Amino acid sequence: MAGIKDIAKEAGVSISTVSYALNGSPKVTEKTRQRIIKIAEELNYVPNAAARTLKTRKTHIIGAFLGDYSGSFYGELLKGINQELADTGYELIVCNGPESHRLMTERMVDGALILGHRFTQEQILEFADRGHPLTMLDREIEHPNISCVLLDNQIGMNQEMDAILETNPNQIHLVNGPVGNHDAVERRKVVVDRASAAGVAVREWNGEFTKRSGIRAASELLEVIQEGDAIICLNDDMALGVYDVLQNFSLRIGEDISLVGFDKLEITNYTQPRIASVSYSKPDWGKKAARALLHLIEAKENSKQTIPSKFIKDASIRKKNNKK
Amino acid sequence: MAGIKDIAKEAGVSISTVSYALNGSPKVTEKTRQRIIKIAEELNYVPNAAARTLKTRKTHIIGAFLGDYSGSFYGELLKGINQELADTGYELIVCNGPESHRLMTERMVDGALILGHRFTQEQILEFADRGHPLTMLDREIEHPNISCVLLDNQIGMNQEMDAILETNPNQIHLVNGPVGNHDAVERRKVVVDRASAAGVAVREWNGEFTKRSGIRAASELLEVIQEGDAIICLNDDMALGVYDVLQNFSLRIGEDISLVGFDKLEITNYTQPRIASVSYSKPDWGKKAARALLHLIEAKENSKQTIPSKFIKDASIRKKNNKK
DNA sequence: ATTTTTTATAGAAACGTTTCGATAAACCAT
DNA sequence: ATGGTTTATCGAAACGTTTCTATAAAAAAT
Repeated sequence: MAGIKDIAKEAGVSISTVSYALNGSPKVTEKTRQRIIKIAEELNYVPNAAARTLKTRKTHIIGAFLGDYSGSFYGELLKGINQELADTGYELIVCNGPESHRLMTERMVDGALILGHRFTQEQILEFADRGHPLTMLDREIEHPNISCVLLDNQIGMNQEMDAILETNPNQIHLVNGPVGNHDAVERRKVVVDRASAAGVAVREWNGEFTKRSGIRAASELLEVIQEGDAIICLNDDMALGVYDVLQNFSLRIGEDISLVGFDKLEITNYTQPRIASVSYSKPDWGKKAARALLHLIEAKENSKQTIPSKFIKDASIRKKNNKK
Repeated sequence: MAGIKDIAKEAGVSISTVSYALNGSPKVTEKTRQRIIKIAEELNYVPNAAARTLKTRKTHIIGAFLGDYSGSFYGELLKGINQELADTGYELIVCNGPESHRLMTERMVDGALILGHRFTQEQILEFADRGHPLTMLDREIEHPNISCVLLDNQIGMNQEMDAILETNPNQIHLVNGPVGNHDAVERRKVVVDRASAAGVAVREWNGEFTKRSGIRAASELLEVIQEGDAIICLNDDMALGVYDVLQNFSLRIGEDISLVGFDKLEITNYTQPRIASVSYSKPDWGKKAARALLHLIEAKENSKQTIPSKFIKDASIRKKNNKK
């Protein structure tokens, strides 16, 4: 493993000169720089990241701490992040191991994007207090080292409620997300407020944003659901679970009852009928989040933004109910 | 940022004693260890990874270098890898940026799992030559620093061909994968050999393992396909593209023609009819690959293994064709 | 021709650990 | 009590860079 020292010896110069040359400093003359670069290549030199980081305190790596990698969801988000990071000199790594906070605390990343990772509020604040720049995608936190780029659930969810209420549902079955989850809270609020304003009863069921929890909710909900009801799942994974269970049931989605989700996963276009859902641009989200983080790292200025959402109507919503 | 030095001063001992204490060396007495640990906690001490790595030449990080993160495919694989890595002291990071080879060459990872990343053969060999332990999931390479855990495409693909040939197809349309891709080559060989043995003509179409390329292939293929033909896509993403195109076409999948894929993605259970495909355990694949890599890192012994595959029959295969 | 300024390079310290070899204190057998 | 072992701790070097300060040589000014 050739180091800067070997290059220096080979070139007959000091190690500092080699360092300057390789880093493009104007302190070294162009002729010697070229000579040094050539020798470095011949020796197959690659800098030692650990040594450099030790001195400069920069890794030029940013970490995306995600809850899991499931679904096409994260793929699109990461695509946006990577796009934004291209040619910035920063490299992205995705972390979701149970011990991944080590990557943060031991300063292996210059900053982090956090979405759905099971960090507690205290951990996050501790990271920020220790001086790590963070961009949150899944909750709002006030801190000079934290920026937030959150989804604006209101717009899309209100449109979804417009569509649901227009069918005059008897009752709404609401399948909730994890307690305390920012998006779940926002989405639920719209459902509850709008339903109460329209005088429609809401019956709530526990959910965790997973397909499995959707299946569980559906099997309980089946006992009491009636023709003319609507099922609102706060995300598509759960809606998919409900869809699966409803396949072997007398009431038909889109005819007898309505089913809607949130996220507009690709798979909702393959169900029969397609599941109406709320869409938003995942790549844009990733891009904005990455940009916010870079700004935080380099200009030390935090910010707060939102990503718009939009309801996509589809056949899983039944025709107007002429009740009574 | 408190360091080992601050702890030493606070405890009135030398820095070497602190280091020994924190690393659980038996050289330091239990009483002082406890005292030092307590002080470390009070000072909120976190080790500096860069400094440690510089000295020990170990990062205790392993990298998964993937082509992209799309689909549920990678999610399940990574779950298996993370499971295997739990409690080993190694942490996983996922890398797919365009410049991610820096993470490897600059020794930010102790080893790497490679699947579908756009590294060239030369790059991989260079990594291995430089002493980086690698486990390949997508091609076979002989090298003391490389282990391979490859998918055994033969089993499942042969079963799939059994099912297809049983229907007596007029002609087979084969939608290929990327040229040179290990899995594509293996799968194609089975199709071509079995078809030729059965005296069935095979017509081949270009594909890239993406849905988009499946759509492209389908739109060309539509011009010539006839009732009684079978379409074999070498993966499910492409089969899904073909499925989409065929939705607005006169010949019906599972009735007039057959369509099969490979990978058994969840979404194939939502198409109408479900797409028959070849399944294999992605978590197992991840686990075995991770274990092989750890073994390579710690025992410096490489290995070669395969993961079995299995055909899952479904309604996208038409009934027997009583031709002639 | 001498002094001053600029330029190119060298030397050395520092980053925060780990770990080897040295030393002093404590223990043990005689 | 004495010498030999073991044990607990310390000091210093090393890992491979970056970067500050010093210095010698070259260029510019007088």
